[in-house]
Parts: sequence; structure tokens; C-alpha cells
Amino acid sequence: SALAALEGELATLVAERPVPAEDQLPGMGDEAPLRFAAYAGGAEVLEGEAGSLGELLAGWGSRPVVAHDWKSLAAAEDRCETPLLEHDTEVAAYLIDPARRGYPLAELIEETGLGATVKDGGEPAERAVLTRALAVRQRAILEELDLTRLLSEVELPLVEVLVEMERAGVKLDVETVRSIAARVGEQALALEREIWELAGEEFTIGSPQQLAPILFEKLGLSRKRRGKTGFSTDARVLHAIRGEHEIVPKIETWRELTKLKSTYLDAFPSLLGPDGRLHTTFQQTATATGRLSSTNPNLQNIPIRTELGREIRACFTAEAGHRLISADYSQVELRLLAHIAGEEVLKDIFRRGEDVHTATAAEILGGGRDSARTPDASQPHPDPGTRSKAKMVNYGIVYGLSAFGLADRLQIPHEEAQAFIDRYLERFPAVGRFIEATVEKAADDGFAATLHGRIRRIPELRARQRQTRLLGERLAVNMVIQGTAADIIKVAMVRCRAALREAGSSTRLVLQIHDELLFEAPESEVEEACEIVRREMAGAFEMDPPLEVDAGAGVNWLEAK
DNA sequence: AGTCGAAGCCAC
DNA sequence: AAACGTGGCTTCGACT
Ligand SMILES: Nc1nc2c(ncn2[C@H]2C[C@H](O)[C@@H](COP(=O)(O)OP(=O)(O)OP(=O)(O)O)O2)c(=O)[nH]1
Ligand SMILES: [Mn+2]
Ligand SMILES: [Mn+2]
Repeated sequence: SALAALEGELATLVAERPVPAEDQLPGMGDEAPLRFAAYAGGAEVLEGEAGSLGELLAGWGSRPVVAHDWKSLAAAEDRCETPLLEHDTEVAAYLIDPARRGYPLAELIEETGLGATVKDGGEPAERAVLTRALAVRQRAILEELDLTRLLSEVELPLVEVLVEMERAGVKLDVETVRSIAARVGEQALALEREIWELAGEEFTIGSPQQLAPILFEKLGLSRKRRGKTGFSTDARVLHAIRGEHEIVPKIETWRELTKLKSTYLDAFPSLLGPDGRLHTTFQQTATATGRLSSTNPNLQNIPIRTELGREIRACFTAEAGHRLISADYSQVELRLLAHIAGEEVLKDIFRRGEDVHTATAAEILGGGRDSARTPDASQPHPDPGTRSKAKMVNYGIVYGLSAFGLADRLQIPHEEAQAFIDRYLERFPAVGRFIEATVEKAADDGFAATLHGRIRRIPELRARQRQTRLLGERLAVNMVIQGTAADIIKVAMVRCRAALREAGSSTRLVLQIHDELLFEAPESEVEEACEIVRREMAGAFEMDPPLEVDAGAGVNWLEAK
């Protein structure tokens, strides 16, 4: 075909539907034709129209493709054979500078100083030429920054995996969602009346500007922090004053109920696809550290902490005859910290098979008689809420939590908080050295880097304001660890996809939640898929201590975890 | 009617 | 308010 015959290399494809099917799932059949243009560096730009991406690519041949934001194009179209992705100018721009707001093609072209006119060509033709020119420039920069392998071996192979995940979606038990929503709605209304009664007036509970004067002036409750507009009424403040007036716990509960109802219960039914499943969009170029994000809806922040939250999580189900498999790295960033910092005390804890979050839970929140004893492999089980709080403490301290911050979060005296932080850092002496070395190198280089070479510029380190520089120090340390964890799970995703395919498995990856992969597997494949996933995730990066994976299966997400 | 920032809060 | 980090979504209230 003409497409296959296009001369040159870095064959670049631009394709768009003139009336983009906004928020619409593929396969509706009423879309406008796909206008496309292709250019490979020769004398000719090819332009045309096709009914679908599949039809267009049928003439493409086996040549790899260059594009800008290939994932959006592919995910919006029906499943079809796609060529290898050789370069994506959006993803490349993200690797070069991941802290930017966005990567619109026009902006990248403009700032690179590129221009083109195509004789007798339309706008897509020009865009094909410019996209290719941008790709050429970027490839030189990527080479200089040592980002070529990260792009070609991790990010680009990941694109196809993400497209499959978005297409697959995840099943939602919408009937149960509706019934929980109805129940919670009634509870919230009842609470609202009680709150008004206790306040002596009707007001908008959801307005902190109206709530604050009632709590702190009318009822005279203790003020804690203040923000730009007045005294804070956030959850930590309410928790601290919950004993002062019976209205406070009611507001706390009202907040929890209405939050979960509006964000999840009410939102999901309208977001269901025709297949009865929720289809998120994974953003590959949104975070400064290399993590993915999830939008419309965000399926990376499904509740789990409270009882109602767990009910909501249980509404994420497997198709009949299937199971969900959840595979989550154990204490992943603490393990990475031990590895990167060479922290032998921390390594020892992992070697003994212990759980640092659990140990911290016992130590600071446990209160039990023998809970302060040196933890062993048979540590007592803290309740999930307590371990979760301990997790926040562990990562908080590593990433620069102050004694003020810890005292506020744990509701303890400053001195106690300071002592805990001091003791923590004394016990793991290599952590402090790692932090210092990381900050110094980042200040020197102007950027922090992950073990896979992903970089994040840290201009904050060169700011004149001390406060901003300290922020830069925390950003640098966090980038190294969180970013490496992000690299690792991306590698794992590509490995899992390949290994499942190799095994002839029809188990599908459906969600990524930062250090967790959620799969949907036919019942008969669950055991094999579990083992494959464990192996591929644990093997995604060799380190000391090794990565460990907690995997489980169930008919819903809650059971699987 | 839409946009914006602030506050707040869900998750990792 | 304070100096854990990474996100996205909802509500309110001011504004265009
Ligand atoms: N800075 C910071 N990072 C967090 C926080 N919560 C989670 N993370 C990061 C670090 C974790 O390794 C990573 C994955 O979260 P998880 O909930 O899976 O925790 P983790 O793997 O540490 O423990 P796990 O054994 O899975 O329960 O996300 C937090 O409160 N602060
Ligand atoms: Mn984990
Ligand atoms: Mn996790």
C-alpha cells in the first residue's frame, strides 16, 4: 500500500476524528471517519481517511510507528493489530521533564522552534512532519540524558499494556452500589438534622466557612490550626476536639458518609460503560516521580480504611466464573530504602521476615503490655487502621516529617514526637547518610534520579528561600525511592503481560494501584496466574532485601486483598 | 453557564 | 500553618 511504501525512517502517524467522540467508548459506530497523515522523512506526506484505526493500520505493514500520545488514539478505537511503538513525543517529553503541567504537541513544537509547510497538504500533514521533527530532536536529548532505554524498554512497551487495561475495565456490582448509596443517603440526612439541632440553626455543613464560626465562636470549641480563610475544621482538628461537644463526632461521621457517597457511590453508576464495567484512563505523563495516575474515574483511590469504605471496595467484582487477583508489593519503599541506603539494620528486619509497619504500630500505637518488645516473625496483628497509621509514620519520617507534624498526627506531645523521630533515625543510621548524600548529589546535578535513570529536576534546591530549599530536599529523597518503585512496577506490568501471554493465559490485567496489580482470571487459571504474577513482580528488580509480593484471590477486590 | 482557588479527603 | 511525598475528585463560594 501507499502507507507501507512511504520512504524513510521514524515513520510518523497522525490520526484524528474531526469530531472527537468525547467521553465516548469505542464501537458506537457513529463516529466521523479517521483523518490521517503519515510522514517518514522523505519527500512525500501521505494523507487520507479511514473508517477505523484497524483499517488504517491494515496498510501500515510491520514498520514501527512514531506518534504523539498513541495511547489516546489506540484506546479510543476498537481493538486491532497495532505496530510496535518506536517513539511517542508526549511520553518522551515527559521523561525529559516530568514536572510539567502538560505536553500539548503544539507547545512542544513551538518551544523547540520547529516549523513546516506542506505543499497541497492539510493540517494533519504538517503535524506529521512536525511530530517527526520533534521526535528526532527528542531522541538526541534522551540519549544525552541516558533515558533511551527507559523509554524503549519500559515506557513504550507499557503503552500497549495500558491500552488493554483501559479497554478491559473492571466490573462493578452496581445494584449493591445503589443500595449502599440509598442507605448512606438516609444516614447522612438524619445526621444533618441532628447537627442542625445541636448547632441551633440550619447551615451548610459542607462549607468550612460556615462550619468554623459555629464550632469556634457559637459553641466555643478549641481552635487548632488556621488557614488562609480562617480556623481549620479538617479531620485532624475535629478528631482532637471530638470530646468537647457531641456535635463533633456527628460532623465527622457526616463527612465520612457524604464523602464516600458523592465521590464513589453516586459517581460510579453514571460512569459505567455499556459492558457494565468501569473504564479508567491511566495517565502516563502526569506525575513528577514516574508514577501513573488514574482519572475519570480515579480507580487508584478506592476506599479501604473504614467499614463503609470496605463495603464499597467489595463492589468491585470479577465476572461470573472468574476471580480477581490482587498482588501488592510488601513494604515496597521501605525495602527500596534498605537496598539503596545499604541499611543493614533494616535489611535484617526483612531477612527475619518481619513487618516494619506492624512493628511501628506496636511500638507507638500498640500500648499493649509486651508490644514494645523486640518484634519477631510472629508479631501480633494490629488492626488494619493501626497498621495503616504506622505506615504513614514510617514513610513520613523517611520523607522528612517534622516533630510538629508527627505530634499533630498522632496527638502526642512534641517532645515525644521528637524523641520518636530521633530514635528512629538512630536505629537506622544509614538512612540519614542516604538522605544527606541524595540531597547533595541532587543539588549538584540539579536533578534527582531513580535506579532506572528516570530524572526529576529539582529547581527548589537552588531557591533563595530556605523553606523552599528544604522542600527541595524532601522532593529529592522521595523521588529516588518513590520513582524507583514506579519504575519497578512498570517493568513488572510489561513482564506480567508477556508471561501471561506466553503461558496462553487469558488472565487480564485490569488495574494498577502504584505497587499493586489487579488481575481478572478465569477460575481455572487462578493458581497458575498467581504464581506467574508473583514470579514476574518479584523478579522485576533484583535487590537486597528482595522484593516480596502479597497475592490473593477472591470474587471481589476486598476478598482478594 | 463555566472557571478558579481553597478546603477537604480518598488512596498509594 | 507549620517542613512526609505522589496523585484526583467533590464541594463551596467568588468570579466571569
Ligand atoms: N510518602 C508516603 N508514601 C506512602 C504513603 N502511603 C503509601 N506510600 C507509598 C510507599 C509505599 O511503599 C507505597 C505502596 O503503598 P502500600 O499501601 O502498598 O504500602 P507498603 O507497600 O509500604 O506496605 P504493604 O506491605 O503493602 O501494606 O506507597 C504515605 O503515607 N506517605
Ligand atoms: Mn504494598
Ligand atoms: Mn499497595
